[in-house]
Amino acid sequence: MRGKLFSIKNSPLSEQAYKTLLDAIFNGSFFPGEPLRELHLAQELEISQTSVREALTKLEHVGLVVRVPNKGTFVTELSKKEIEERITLRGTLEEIAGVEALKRITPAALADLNLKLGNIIRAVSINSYFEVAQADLEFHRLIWKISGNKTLYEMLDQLTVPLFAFISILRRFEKESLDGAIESHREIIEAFGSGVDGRVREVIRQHSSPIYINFLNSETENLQALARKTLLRK
Amino acid sequence: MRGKLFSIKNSPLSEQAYKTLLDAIFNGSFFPGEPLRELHLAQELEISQTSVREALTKLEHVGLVVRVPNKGTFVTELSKKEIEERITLRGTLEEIAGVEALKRITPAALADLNLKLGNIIRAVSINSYFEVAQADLEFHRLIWKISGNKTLYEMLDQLTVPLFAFISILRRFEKESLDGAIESHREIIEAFGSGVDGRVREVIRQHSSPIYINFLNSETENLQALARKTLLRK
DNA sequence: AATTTATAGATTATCGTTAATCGTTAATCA
DNA sequence: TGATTAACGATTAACGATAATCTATAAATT
Repeated sequence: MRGKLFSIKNSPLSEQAYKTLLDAIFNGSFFPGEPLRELHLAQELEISQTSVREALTKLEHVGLVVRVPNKGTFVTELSKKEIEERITLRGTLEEIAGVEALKRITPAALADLNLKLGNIIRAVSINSYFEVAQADLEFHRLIWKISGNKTLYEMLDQLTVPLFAFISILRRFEKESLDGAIESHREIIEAFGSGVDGRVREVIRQHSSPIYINFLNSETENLQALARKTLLRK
Repeated sequence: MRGKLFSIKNSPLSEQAYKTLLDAIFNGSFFPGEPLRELHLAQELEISQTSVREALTKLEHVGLVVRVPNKGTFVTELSKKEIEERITLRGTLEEIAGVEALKRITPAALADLNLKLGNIIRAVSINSYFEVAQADLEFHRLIWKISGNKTLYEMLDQLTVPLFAFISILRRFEKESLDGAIESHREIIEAFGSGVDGRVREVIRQHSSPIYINFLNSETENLQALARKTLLRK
């Protein structure tokens, strides 16, 4: 049996809607706190309310929106406290995943990681905040997958996806250079290459926090407020 | 404004259906691996397919069922490996939650924990596997809540709920005595009362694993298989 | 004037029906 | 006969329309 020649498979409409909305949130088309109206989106996407609804519940599942019964669904607005919680917890789980991945790492897996790094480099070169965030996420997902721990993968995914959406928006607002993303991921690959447990732990632990430091040190309580301030500055 | 005298609020049908199905899974009315047909359940519960669907996605969200596009939704069937993963991860997160909870514990919170223990004792006294599992879960949820870490709460909830459903079924099959549940939770309260960080860590770490040991040491690969074996034994 | 009650508009929740999909079995044909 | 295609039954996916709910504003009541 050969693989599919080209993907004819149409995924469910709700799935397509889900991906569309996810992208929109990542690239900042919708803003944290902004309401997503079912009927309106249905009209926009030319599908039924039902399918939009299902897409929204999927987004809720990965933590990108919050659904309030009889009120509506809103793009998740992480508070400073929640971001701190997620960063800390992510650090703990990433370290565990890293250690487990190290036990199972193969030359082929290392090569795959380098491919993912290539994607990050490519995204940085075109200066696309959105694509960097996506490539970054895919890089880490690969590590989680290599760890062979399905539960860990799911937890990390849920914990991290909203953080990445957040980073993506934050970086753009701050007009932050994307170059750093390349080196910090190269370090991770080198740590895996070294085969030293302690090195992997250290590098991964240090990996995520820097990006948020400016925000966490600021007075700003959430992204919504940051956006307001930034827009006023102009 | 006073609180509602008695709950007149009708929650959404999907929510009611969700709770009904959750209970059914916990008390073993549906078996791991068993398919849940939307139209059939709709008829059974006298609501529309749409509402059942939404309830099923909620169940998927807490990990109690698996939905396969165009195929159906099935009660989650945890493999031995997944159970091990969840137990390990739960241990790690429970320890973190315990330590954070200890920092914030108050006499009132301790009293609340004792109330929850009371519920466990009551459930044990009537020998209800289902209610013990529920009370047990509520006990731990309170600790997570005391920790003040919303992210941690959500992760633990998602990780643990399917485990509790699993325990409940497992205990009944093995006709295991429920008495142990009382003492092991009393220990946790005592640890919090002592105020000693190390004691809390130790007690919580040790807390969850014993229940599963028989199963994990057995040759049985999943609950479905265990059920088959147990039924044959009769 | 302050508080309660009506009302209207917008939005989600639910329904019943129809369409698409999957797996299985029957039919066809080389 | 063996393999491919067609048809069927069961089930999920999607739709359009209606009902229930919430919010904000206006009217009424004290």
